[in-house]
Amino acid sequence: MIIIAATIKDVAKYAGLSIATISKYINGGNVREENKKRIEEAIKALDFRVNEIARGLKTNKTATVGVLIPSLENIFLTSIVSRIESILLEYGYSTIICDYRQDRELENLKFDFLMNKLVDGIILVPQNIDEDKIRKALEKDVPVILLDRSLKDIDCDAVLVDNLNAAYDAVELLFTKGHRRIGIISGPQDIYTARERLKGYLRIHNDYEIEIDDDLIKYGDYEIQSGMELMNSFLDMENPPTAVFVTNYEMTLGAVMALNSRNISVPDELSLIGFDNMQLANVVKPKLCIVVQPMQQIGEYSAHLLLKRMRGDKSGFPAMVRLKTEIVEGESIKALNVII
Amino acid sequence: MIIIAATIKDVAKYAGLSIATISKYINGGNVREENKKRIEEAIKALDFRVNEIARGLKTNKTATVGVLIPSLENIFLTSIVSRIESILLEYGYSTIICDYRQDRELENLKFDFLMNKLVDGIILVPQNIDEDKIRKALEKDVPVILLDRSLKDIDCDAVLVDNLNAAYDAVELLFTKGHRRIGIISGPQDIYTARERLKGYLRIHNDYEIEIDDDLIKYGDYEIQSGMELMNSFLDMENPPTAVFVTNYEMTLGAVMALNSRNISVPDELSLIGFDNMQLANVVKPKLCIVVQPMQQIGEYSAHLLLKRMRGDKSGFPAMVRLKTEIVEGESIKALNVII
DNA sequence: CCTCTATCGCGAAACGTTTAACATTATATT
DNA sequence: AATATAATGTTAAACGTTTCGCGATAGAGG
Repeated sequence: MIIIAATIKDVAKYAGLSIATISKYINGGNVREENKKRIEEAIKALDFRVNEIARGLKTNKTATVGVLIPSLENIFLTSIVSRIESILLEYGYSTIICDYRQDRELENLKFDFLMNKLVDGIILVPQNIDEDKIRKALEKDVPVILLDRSLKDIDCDAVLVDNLNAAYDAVELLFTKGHRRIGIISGPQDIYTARERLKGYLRIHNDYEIEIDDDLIKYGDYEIQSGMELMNSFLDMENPPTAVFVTNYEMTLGAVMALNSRNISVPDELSLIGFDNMQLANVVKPKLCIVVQPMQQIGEYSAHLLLKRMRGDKSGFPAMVRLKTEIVEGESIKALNVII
Repeated sequence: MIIIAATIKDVAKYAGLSIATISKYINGGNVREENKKRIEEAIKALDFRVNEIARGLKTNKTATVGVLIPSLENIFLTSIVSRIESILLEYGYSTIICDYRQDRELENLKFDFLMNKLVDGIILVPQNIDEDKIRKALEKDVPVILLDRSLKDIDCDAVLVDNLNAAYDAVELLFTKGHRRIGIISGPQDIYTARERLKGYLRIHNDYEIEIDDDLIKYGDYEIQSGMELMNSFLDMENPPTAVFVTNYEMTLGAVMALNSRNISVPDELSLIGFDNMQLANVVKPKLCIVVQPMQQIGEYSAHLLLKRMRGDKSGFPAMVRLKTEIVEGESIKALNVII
């Protein structure tokens, strides 16, 4: 047997009032105390729930937001998204999470899909998005918050991490421990975070007036495999670095794999500083030194910024929230007896 | 400037046809070739998109499904969900992913929330759900698919893994390598998978007629911390096991942590077989032997089963899809020179 | 050229809400 | 008690679709 849900009409009939009054009650308008009672009773008796679809049709709001990310299998992203989802829920919003699997086409397709679903707002980790789509969304009054990465050519709110100084600090830590030949396993240069992290690496070298050896800069694709390969190519160098900075989680994993498989002892033979994911840092032996991003905060800021925009508050647009990372020290960095 | 989207009415006016004809065209009805042309032109000119909300109001369908899982930070689940999301998208459905953070109350709350959002179907990894909620959903013709875990007292489609034989095979592998004292780090017994995996451990002991030492069965909570603690308690035993089977990913991670921190060499001093996550298995040295679940398949079966149900096809209800695991051998198991 | 039938197009109602604008009732003020 | 005012209630239209039932049209067969 299929049960048909009660409508506001049924409630009105049951309570002996008009539809408009019920609606007013539901939406917090003024209703006489006595009638409130009757309405409440009717609602309970009929197990009435507002039909969000019908409401959406009138109000042009769906109480739904879209979150578009490059991968659902990336714990950095999912822990942010988890926080976002839980905050939005508190405010009555549901979250449609889309994963574009690093695919340029899919990213654009799914953005359209979300817009077509009439979401009230979008949180996007952009990679190859057609920026016009974002402009159009904003014109249609659908706020968009960029997450983790920003875009140059567009005015759009963004919540991200100070990647440049994250890398700057990581490499500086290696400098202070006496390292001078520091390799970096960098990411794909079409990704914002990768560019920023590389910039940090370069800037700290400049600030310390240490010459940069181009051979110490390797470009990976943020995936495990390339972390492994590039670490191997460092190890194969005639004059290898004394320390390596790996710029994301997956490549850190790959780098550790390479080190393990070649029986390189860390930090005796090579010092290492990785990125993200405390869990990995703890399970690897010796405990890895890593750069940690404030995932919780990123989630909170972006959710609240989106809520604010959806409330119609456009103050401070475009807002750029730039959070700081932290270095969790492990035992993967050797203090060199180098006299500076 | 806020742009207002074109409606079917505008298209009708532009094409010089009635609303009904446009609707017929959109939904694949018969329309004269000439009119098709004009409609297509009008749609393109006005950039018309069907308003899914209005459609939903009429059709009582939202083209949205809910996925309710205990954690978004669990790569086993997110990789399944990723597959589900992408399949559903192909069929025009969007996926609302909710994470109940292992919380009983939240699980029930979010289930209601999804129902209230009028999703067309739900995929649920159940933990402490009030089974009546599922019954009510089914009565309202909202199909529910249980994922990874089943529920005893209710007729409901389910897609899961043969956890019992997964454990059975894992322990049997240890037996064939000569181990006889095998510890198990089991999960919380109120979780289906944990019970099943323990059953497998017990059954293989029975089948081999090997006596079970209760001290070798430890109960964790599927979290890293307990994996670490329980592994430590194994190592502290007077007569410790020669091999340990850890029954989920997080606890495997914890167990490895414990082994590393005490400098126990695997497999020389202790053999280990873990669960899930190839990545971990590869990064740990020596390469870990693990039980791997077919995440892709789980996602595919559950998505397709849900699609079938949403199509109204109730054949074979309640369906129980029970997929097989695989053991990926590593170097973490020592062949003992035990003469059987 | 007429009729029959199949095909296609149209008008209008319906889905379950919200919300102006107006109507009614209760309360306060004199 | 009469009026002014505030508080609460109601009617009806609107949101953008789908769909039923009917009318129009066109092509086929005679």
